[in-house]
Amino acid sequence: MLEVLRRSFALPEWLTANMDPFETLIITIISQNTTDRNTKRAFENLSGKFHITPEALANAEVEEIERCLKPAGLYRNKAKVIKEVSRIVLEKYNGSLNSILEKPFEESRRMLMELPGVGPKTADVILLFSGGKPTIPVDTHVKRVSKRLGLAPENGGYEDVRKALQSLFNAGDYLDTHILLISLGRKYCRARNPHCGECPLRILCPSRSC
DNA sequence: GCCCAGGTGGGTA
DNA sequence: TACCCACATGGG
Repeated sequence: MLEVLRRSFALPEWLTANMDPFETLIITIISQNTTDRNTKRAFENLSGKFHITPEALANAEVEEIERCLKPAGLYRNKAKVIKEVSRIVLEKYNGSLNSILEKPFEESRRMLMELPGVGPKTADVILLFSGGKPTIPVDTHVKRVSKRLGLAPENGGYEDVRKALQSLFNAGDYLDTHILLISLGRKYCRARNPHCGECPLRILCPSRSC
């Protein structure tokens, strides 16, 4: 199945497993419930105004961060969370997430999820993209596509879907799996989508009516 | 005008 | 534990 998806979608060139953890954290918070385009706009505003470091963002005026984040929506929440999480990383973790990422997987994940604005999805993105840890972040696309394809239980929650997917793919493919399922979901498997019939996995899809 | 987008956290039962 | 809802702008 991954081979079909690899042939159908290009993986982004920036895709590696060693992105800067703090930058990944900030981008992922901005991206919550937001399109890529608006995430990019907001992040460019923010990185144009501040260094993306715990020091700079912890000391920034929250109103300044809010102005940068407006294009992404939910900007008051996100600005408050970014300032607060920056302060915690600075004061509690000496300005770096590396000490968290060096811990064993479960402990590392738990510590990340104790940070404000960091739930399972955001924690898994940081673990996968910046920690090189074996996990598959489950966003709305991944969840929907996995259920449509029968890869995960229909009534499963976040952890059910994540564990089902991880049992089906090799750990070395988790990064590609995450990205390719999102690509698939975005393009073909969503409400009121006219392109469903062109889906490269339509043979596998039980509903065939995305 | 309406619906949804790469979620999280707080509240309620 | 399991849902429900606020948060908010931009694009189809």
